[in-house]
Amino acid sequence: MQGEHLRKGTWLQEEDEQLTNFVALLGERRWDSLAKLAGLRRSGKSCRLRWMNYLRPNLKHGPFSGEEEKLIVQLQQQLGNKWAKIARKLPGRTDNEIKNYWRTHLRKRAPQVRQEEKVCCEDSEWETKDSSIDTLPLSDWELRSSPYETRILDWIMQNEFGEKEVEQDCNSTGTFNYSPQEFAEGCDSWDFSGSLWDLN
DNA sequence: AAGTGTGACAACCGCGACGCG
DNA sequence: ACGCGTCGCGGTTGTCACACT
Repeated sequence: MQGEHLRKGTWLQEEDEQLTNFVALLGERRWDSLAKLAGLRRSGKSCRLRWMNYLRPNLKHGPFSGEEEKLIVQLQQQLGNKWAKIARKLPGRTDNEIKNYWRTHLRKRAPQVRQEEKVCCEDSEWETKDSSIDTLPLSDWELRSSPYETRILDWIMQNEFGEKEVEQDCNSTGTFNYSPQEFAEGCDSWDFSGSLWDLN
């Protein structure tokens, strides 16, 4: 796939469906190869970003709650612009989403939010959380949010989930270069041996 | 109504880290 | 040790919608 043929810009619904199906089939890995096998004219990076920030299951897309807002301000103050780390403390939120939210909503308001927080949380748990964030044990979410743990867990879950979705989506769209079933059936003819597709 | 400014969000880019042969 | 492919992260840009003049 040559660079000049790669699509950029907003993702189409068909592309989302195609990506979702192939991630369900192959897992969150080898994005460049996945993009090619899925027939997506996108870079692997672009596919990964789209999946991580928009298509991944269990993502929240609504507005941030007051508690989330406070936590972002608190963590930003403590960790700096370590958005990935901050995102692991906020279930269902992505680093990109938090980063954007910070830039557009909180950066200017941060001192105010911190002040409000100080007042309203003097007798609450926030104070103690603040000083112990780095030492908190990994929550279930945090564990799942780690890129490495996520891969393992999602691979396990997606084998079953993926099959259902694949069948349903394939019947509803006719735009794939390969349907996932066709792809799966054709897997025998692909050389998946070696490190490229090994799970370990 | 038309032009301009601004906010919000999606997506891209560059770079460093890591694993593997 | 080195090169290559891949991934993750943080900064930046592009685009769209809406408000304002």
